[in-house]
Amino acid sequence: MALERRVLDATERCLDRWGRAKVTVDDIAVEAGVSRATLYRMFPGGREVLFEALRVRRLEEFFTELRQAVQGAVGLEDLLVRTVVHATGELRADERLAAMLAAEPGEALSDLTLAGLPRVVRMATVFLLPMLDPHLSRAEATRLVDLVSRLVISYFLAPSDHVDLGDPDSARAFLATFVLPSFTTRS
Amino acid sequence: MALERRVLDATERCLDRWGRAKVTVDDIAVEAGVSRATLYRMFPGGREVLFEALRVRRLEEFFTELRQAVQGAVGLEDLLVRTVVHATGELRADERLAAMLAAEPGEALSDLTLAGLPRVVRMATVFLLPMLDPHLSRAEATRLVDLVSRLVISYFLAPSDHVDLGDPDSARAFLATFVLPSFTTRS
DNA sequence: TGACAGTGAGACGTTCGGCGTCTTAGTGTC
DNA sequence: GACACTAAGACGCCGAACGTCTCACTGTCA
Repeated sequence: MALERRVLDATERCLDRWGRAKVTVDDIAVEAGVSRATLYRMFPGGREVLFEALRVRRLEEFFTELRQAVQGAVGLEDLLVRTVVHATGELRADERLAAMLAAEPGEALSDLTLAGLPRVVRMATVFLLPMLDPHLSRAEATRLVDLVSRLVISYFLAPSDHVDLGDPDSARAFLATFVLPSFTTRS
Repeated sequence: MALERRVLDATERCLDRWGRAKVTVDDIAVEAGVSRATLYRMFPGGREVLFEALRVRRLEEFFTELRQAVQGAVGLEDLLVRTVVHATGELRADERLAAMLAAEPGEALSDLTLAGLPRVVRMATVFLLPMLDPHLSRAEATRLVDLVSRLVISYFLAPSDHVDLGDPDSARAFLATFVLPSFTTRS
């Protein structure tokens, strides 16, 4: 619905402007040009539910972009490399995430680890599983997505001297050595 | 005192970051690395007194700069022109003021008109009177400062097609025509 | 025209955070 | 050892934000 989108856009702008800690539901309602009642009707539970919905939307956008970027990969290794490289690049280029890590590190980190990681893995699974179908069994693919998601986030948050998952060559070597051998490919 | 300066600096940074409406005393205390108790000891009355002190400091800086800029003026007209032009330029170049006018126009306008103008005039009088002493009687000088302060602010807030007080020629013509004739210069 | 769904406006009680004051303990200085 | 100054935090108070609710209004379909 158009209204829902408008409210989420407004939430985004408010967060950019004031940060999570300083934003009120009224701010968002006014910014969206919507009454508070309508907002609560659309997002029952209010504030926290609204932020949650926004996180979901951001993840959807993230993986939509990711999926487009890895279209046309040939073979499992290539697919994985592209996925990892693009995801890392997207994370590094995300100004909003950078600002959040600087201003409210606790929240941002929680979104990527403690509270948020399960959701990230779940979303990644939904988006990536179809593309892994030709190469791996469902069970194997699920394990792989889980593992790779965690690796990408970990190396993004704390870069290592040994690997750069933003670099295709480095990522390929890393994946071929430490990840792919543990999985039995189809056919 | 160094602490006082630190607190005011912190206040400035907090205001830049969140705007007046969203800043709390705790924010400022943390930013300054000072306990809330200390802050209230230095600025009894708290929040509002703190903002007030900051406004005073800003005005002092403003007029200190202004005084330096008009050093060496020869004659009353030249002094006035330089004063008006520099003040207008400083106002137009003040990014903080511009941001405040955009984000919280009510507050900013009040600082320059309703609530703040008397203070501006008072401060302007203190700073400018000594320089006007050679040319005007104290009573005349006071009247002049009052008038010119109001004109500068008015033309800054709402530029006119007929005058540009940021331009020396335009300012000189304006002052010579509409302001100076009403004052009787010394000797 | 009359039901109906969706929205705005705003009242309501509750909770919570910020305010301003005060006390206490700790630290450094003379 | 007296003194000044600060950090830390408890305290009560108040206002603002929260989430829920009702009511009036509008536009859309039967």
